[in-house]
Amino acid sequence: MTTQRTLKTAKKNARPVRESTRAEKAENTRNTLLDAAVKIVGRLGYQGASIANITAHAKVAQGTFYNYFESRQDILDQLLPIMGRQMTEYIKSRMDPDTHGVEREKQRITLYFEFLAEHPWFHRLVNEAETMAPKAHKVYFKHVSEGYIRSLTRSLERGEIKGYTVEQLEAIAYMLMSTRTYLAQRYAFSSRGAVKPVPANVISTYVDVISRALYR
Amino acid sequence: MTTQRTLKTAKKNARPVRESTRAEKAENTRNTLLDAAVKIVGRLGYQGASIANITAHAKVAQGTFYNYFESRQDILDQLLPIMGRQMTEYIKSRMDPDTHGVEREKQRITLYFEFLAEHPWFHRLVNEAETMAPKAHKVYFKHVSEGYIRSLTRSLERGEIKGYTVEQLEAIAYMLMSTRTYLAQRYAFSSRGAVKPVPANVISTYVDVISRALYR
Amino acid sequence: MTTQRTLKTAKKNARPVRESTRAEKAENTRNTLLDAAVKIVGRLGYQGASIANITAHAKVAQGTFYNYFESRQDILDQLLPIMGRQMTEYIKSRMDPDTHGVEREKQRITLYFEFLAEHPWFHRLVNEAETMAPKAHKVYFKHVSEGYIRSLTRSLERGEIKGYTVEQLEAIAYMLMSTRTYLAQRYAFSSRGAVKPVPANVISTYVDVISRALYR
Amino acid sequence: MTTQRTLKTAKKNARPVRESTRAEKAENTRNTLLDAAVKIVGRLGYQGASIANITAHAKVAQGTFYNYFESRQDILDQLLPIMGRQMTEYIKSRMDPDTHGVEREKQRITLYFEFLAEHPWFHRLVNEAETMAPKAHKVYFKHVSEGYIRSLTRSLERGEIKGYTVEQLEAIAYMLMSTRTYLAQRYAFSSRGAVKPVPANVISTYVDVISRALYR
DNA sequence: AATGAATGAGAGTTCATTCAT
DNA sequence: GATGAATGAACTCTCATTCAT
Repeated sequence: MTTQRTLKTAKKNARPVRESTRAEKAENTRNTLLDAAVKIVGRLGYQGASIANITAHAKVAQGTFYNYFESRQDILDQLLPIMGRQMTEYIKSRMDPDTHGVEREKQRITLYFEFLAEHPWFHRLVNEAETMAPKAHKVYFKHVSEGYIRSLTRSLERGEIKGYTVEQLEAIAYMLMSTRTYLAQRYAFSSRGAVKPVPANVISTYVDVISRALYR
Repeated sequence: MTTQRTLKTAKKNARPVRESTRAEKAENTRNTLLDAAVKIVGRLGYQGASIANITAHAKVAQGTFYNYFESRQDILDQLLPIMGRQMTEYIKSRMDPDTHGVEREKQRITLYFEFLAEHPWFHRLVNEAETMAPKAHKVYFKHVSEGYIRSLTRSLERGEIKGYTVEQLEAIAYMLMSTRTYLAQRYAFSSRGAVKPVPANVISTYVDVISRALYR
Repeated sequence: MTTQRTLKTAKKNARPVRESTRAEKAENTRNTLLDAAVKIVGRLGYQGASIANITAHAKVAQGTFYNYFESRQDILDQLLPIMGRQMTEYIKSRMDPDTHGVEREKQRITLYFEFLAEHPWFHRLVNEAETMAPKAHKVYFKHVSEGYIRSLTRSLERGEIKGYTVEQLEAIAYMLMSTRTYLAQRYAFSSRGAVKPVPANVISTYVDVISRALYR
Repeated sequence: MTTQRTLKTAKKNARPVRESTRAEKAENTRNTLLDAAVKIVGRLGYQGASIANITAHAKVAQGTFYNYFESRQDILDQLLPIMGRQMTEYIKSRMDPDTHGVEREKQRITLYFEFLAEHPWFHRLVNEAETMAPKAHKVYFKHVSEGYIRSLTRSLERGEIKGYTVEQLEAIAYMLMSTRTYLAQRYAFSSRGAVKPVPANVISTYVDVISRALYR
C-alpha cells in the first residue's frame, strides 16, 4: 500500500555512494507502522490494535512508535482516510466513463463489493471508526458523500435523474451510501468472517429500486 | 426496562398485602444496573461501560454486579435486545392502523426519529453493537428486518407495492433500515452529541424516493 | 460418611407424630456441609473449596454456612481429623490380630493403599493440609504417628523388632509414614488423577526393606 | 539464582569495557523477581506469592513483572527447578568422594539438613509444589530420584548394597527421599517456623535403619 | 435457623506511554 | 532516530463475610 523499500539494501560495494536518505528511512518506518496498523485493525479490530501489536508486526521497538505518531489515537485516526481514499480511487479508476444512467450505479456498487472482497477488513475499519476514530469517520463520510453528490449532480444536470432538486441530493447520497454498506454487511460476509459474493438478485434488486427511485 | 412485578404472586393471601420484598429489591437492583449500563453505553460507548462505571452509576458495589450478570459481556449482550424491543414497540404502538401506502413509511421513519430524540443513546447502542456485542446485533437485525419484511409483504399483497417479488423484500428491508439509520446519523445528531430534529425536506426526500421506488 | 437422613422424609400421614428434632436437623445440615466440603476438597483441592461451592453442593444458602462454622478455615480444619480417623479405623478394623512381625507391616501398607483406592482424594487432603490447614495437619500427624509408635512399641516388647530402643521408635514411625505416602504418590496415582493398584513388587520391596531394617 | 553474565560478550572491544548495561539490568530485574518469589513462597507459601507481593518485595512496578514472566504460574513453575538444582549441587559438591557405603547416606542426609538450615523455605517450596506447581514438582522429583537411583545403582554394582535387584532401586529411592523429607518436617522445624538442628540420635537412627536395610 | 443480596478488598493481567541508554 | 525496560492506572472478576429479612 505504500513505498516499500526493497529488503535487500544491497550490502555490495560497502562504501555507500548514497545509502537511502534519512528522510526516506523515516518515511519508510512510518509507512511500515501504518501498514501494520491497517492489517491489525482489519484482522482484530481497533481494540486489538495495541501499540505492542503494531510495533511487533512492524518489527520496530515500542518506543519507535512515538517518534512517528503522537499517540495511539493519532495513528488510528489516520487509517480510515488512507484506506478511504484508496477505496474511492479503486472505484473511480475502474468506472467505465461511457456508462451512464442507472448502469453507473450498478457499476459503482459492483466495484464496491469487489473492493470489499479484496479488502475484507475495510468494512470493519469503517464501521468501528464511528466509535474508535470519530474524527476520521466524519472526514471519511464527508469525502465519500461529496463524491456521490458530485456524481449525482452531474446526472441531474444531464437529465438522467429526474424529479429532484440539487438540495435533495445529499440525503439521496446518504441513502445510497447506507444501502451499499448494509447490503454488504448482510450479504457479503458470512458469520465466520469470510467474504462471499453478493448474490446477483440482490444487486439487481438494488438496481431496480435505484432505477425507479431516481432514473425514471 | 423497569420494575416488573414477579409473575408468581404466590402465598395466597399470607399476612401482608406487601409481598416478597426480597425478590422485588433484587429485580430492582438488576434493572438499576441495566439502566445504568444503557445510559453509559449511550454516553461513552460500550468501551466506557466498565464494571466500575456501571456499578458506580447504579450505586452498588462492584461485586453486586456479578450477582446479576455473568460477565461484562453478558450485560452488554442484553442491552440491545431490551432497547430494540422497546424501540419497535414504541413505533408499533403509535402507528395509525388506518394509514396505508407510502404514508405508513413516512409515519414509521418519523416515529423512528422521534424515538431517537427521546433515546439519543439508542443510535450508538445499535451501531457499536456490531463490534462490541455481535450476537445481540445479529438478533436485533433479525428482529427488525423481519418486522420490516412482514410489513412489506402485506403491502405487496394489498397491491400497494408493485413490481417486486417476495424474494426481493429482504434486500429492500435492509435498504430501508440502513437508510433511516444513516439519515439519523447525518441529520439527527449535531457534532456535540446533542439531538436535533431531522429537517422536513430530508424526510420528504426519503418519502419521495421510497414512494417512487416502491409505491408506484 | 456421616448420619444421613433418608431423603424421603415420608410425607405420608401428614400430621407429624414427631418430625425430626431441631437438634437432629441442625446436626444434619452440619454434616451435609462437612460431606460437601470433603468431596469438593478431594476433587478440587482446598483452593476450590469456596463457601459458594460448598453451600451449593450442600444445597443450603451461603449464609447458613456461618450458622455452623466460624469461618472457611474452621471447616477446612475439621476435614482432615474426620477423614484421618476414618482412615485409621479402616485399617485397624481390617487388620488380622493373629498376624505378627513384618507381615503386619505388609498388611498395614496394603490396607492403606486399599483405602486410598476407595478414597482417592484422601492423599490430596493430607498433602495440601500442611499448607491449607496446618493445625489439622499437625493433629493428624500426631494421631497417626502415635498409633504407629504404639504398634512398634508392642513389637519391640514382643521381641519381634530387635536392635532399637524405645526412643528411636518415633523416628522410625515417621520413616514408615513417609514411605507409604511417597510410594502411594509415585505408584498409586496416574498423571490424570486416576488411581491404579500399587505394583506387587513395590510392596514386596517395601516389605524386604522393613523386614531387614527392623524385624531381623 | 544470581546475576549471570550474558554469554555473548560481543562487539569485540568496542569502546567501553563496560558492555551492554541494558541486558545486565534486565537480567538483574529478572533475578530480583525470582529471589523475591522464592523468599515469599518460603515465608507465606505459594498462596501468598501474589504479583503485588512479589513486585513490592522486588521494588518494581507490577507491570514490570510481565516483562519477565508470562503469568504468575510461570514464575511459580520456575522456582522449584532453580532451587532444586541448587540443592542437589549443594550436596553433590560437598560429598566426600572417598566415603563409601552407608557413610555416604549419612553424609547425604546431613548435608540435606544443612541445606535446609540455610534455606529454610526450601521445604515448603517442595511440599506445596505438588499442589501449586505440579509440573515443576514432577520434574523435581524425577530429577532427584534419578540422582538417587544412579547413586544406588553404583553402590549395588560395587557390592556395597546387597540383596536387591536394579528394578527395586526406584522404590528404594522414593523411600529415602520421603524419609529425609518427613524427618526434616518433624525434627528440623519448630512450630514458629524457625529451623533447629536435627537431633543426632535421629540421624543415627536413620543410619541404623538404612544400614541394616541396604548395606548389610 | 435459614436465606441470599450486598459488600469491597484484592486477585491476575493489560497496555499506552515515558525515558535513559 | 531507535531501543525496550519500567511504569502504574485501569481493567474484569472472585470470594469470604455480613446482615436485614
